[in-house]
Amino acid sequence: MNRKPSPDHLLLDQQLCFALYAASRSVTGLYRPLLDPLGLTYPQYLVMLVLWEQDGLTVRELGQRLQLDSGTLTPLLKRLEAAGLVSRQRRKEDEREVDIRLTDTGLALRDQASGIPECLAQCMQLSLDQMQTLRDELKRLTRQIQLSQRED
Amino acid sequence: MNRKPSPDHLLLDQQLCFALYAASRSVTGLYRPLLDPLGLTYPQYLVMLVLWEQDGLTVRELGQRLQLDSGTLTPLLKRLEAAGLVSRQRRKEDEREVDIRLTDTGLALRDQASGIPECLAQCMQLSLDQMQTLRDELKRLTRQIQLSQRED
DNA sequence: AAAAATTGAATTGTACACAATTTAATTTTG
DNA sequence: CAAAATTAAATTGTGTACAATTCAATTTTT
Repeated sequence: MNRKPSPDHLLLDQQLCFALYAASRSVTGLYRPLLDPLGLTYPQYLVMLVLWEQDGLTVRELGQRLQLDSGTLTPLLKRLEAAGLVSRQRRKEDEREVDIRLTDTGLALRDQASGIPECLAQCMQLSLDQMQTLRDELKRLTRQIQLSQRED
Repeated sequence: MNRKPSPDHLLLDQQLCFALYAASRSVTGLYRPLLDPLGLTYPQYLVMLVLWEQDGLTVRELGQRLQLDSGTLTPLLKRLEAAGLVSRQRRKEDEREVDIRLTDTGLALRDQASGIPECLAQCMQLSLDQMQTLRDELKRLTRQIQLSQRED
């Protein structure tokens, strides 16, 4: 009567969070050999994706897009700058803001990256449809969590 | 004729990887206020989950379960030891292996953690069924990726 | 307009991740 | 059995994450 059953809810394999955490690191690992030749880490690749889509954003705008703060982005962007892929310039209009722009080298790197998404899709063995569904579920989850956090 | 259209495949919002990465960090963020009172970080919580399920594993076995290597686990376990939650002992049978065991404090912490999974489920606004489906899709993805990586 | 509040980056400090190397213990081989 | 190979942790080094603080620039208030 003193022995309670192990609480199933605390079993690792039951956790959605761990499935997410493991899947995320696992996917990052898939990118590594593809990004190594470009001299990029995975988070750096994400920054480049944003800039290839829209060049000339501030650190704050990049942070909003990627959900990362300056503590993460500032050193990362300095590394991209050191690698010659982006430039960092204080804005004339507001000296608090720092403008991040692709260099020619940074822009040119896009061509080398263009094959990566398809390569990844292959490895994951998901149909385009399955990928979109999963992606959209994850986006919904992220949005929901961010909503629930604003309520504090 | 020299202008090619922006390759849709490189758009951030198209990326499953980013949806995963964002969702994972977002969920970890949800755990933070719940784990803070227990003095645990999220990866430390995962280690505790494993030990609550099966006590007395080696670093290697913990690593297999969580897909983490000793470079991550050794310092993490030292912090758990410093917090008085686990003990680290070389195995008599094989001095290369280090046995990780819950202390009484570590075991007792399970009760304080037992409400966390339900709390999380609430925040995520997913039915039990949706959660299981998503979790299983992610597990399948992780397994698939690990298979595709062994092929190198 | 001057003081107070706000904002955007940068900095500081802690804690992962993970590749690569090192060290010590055990197994396997010649 | 001794040398070589293997194995498990630990260590080293780089690069995120993220909370908290600092600093400078801009806005808002009084």
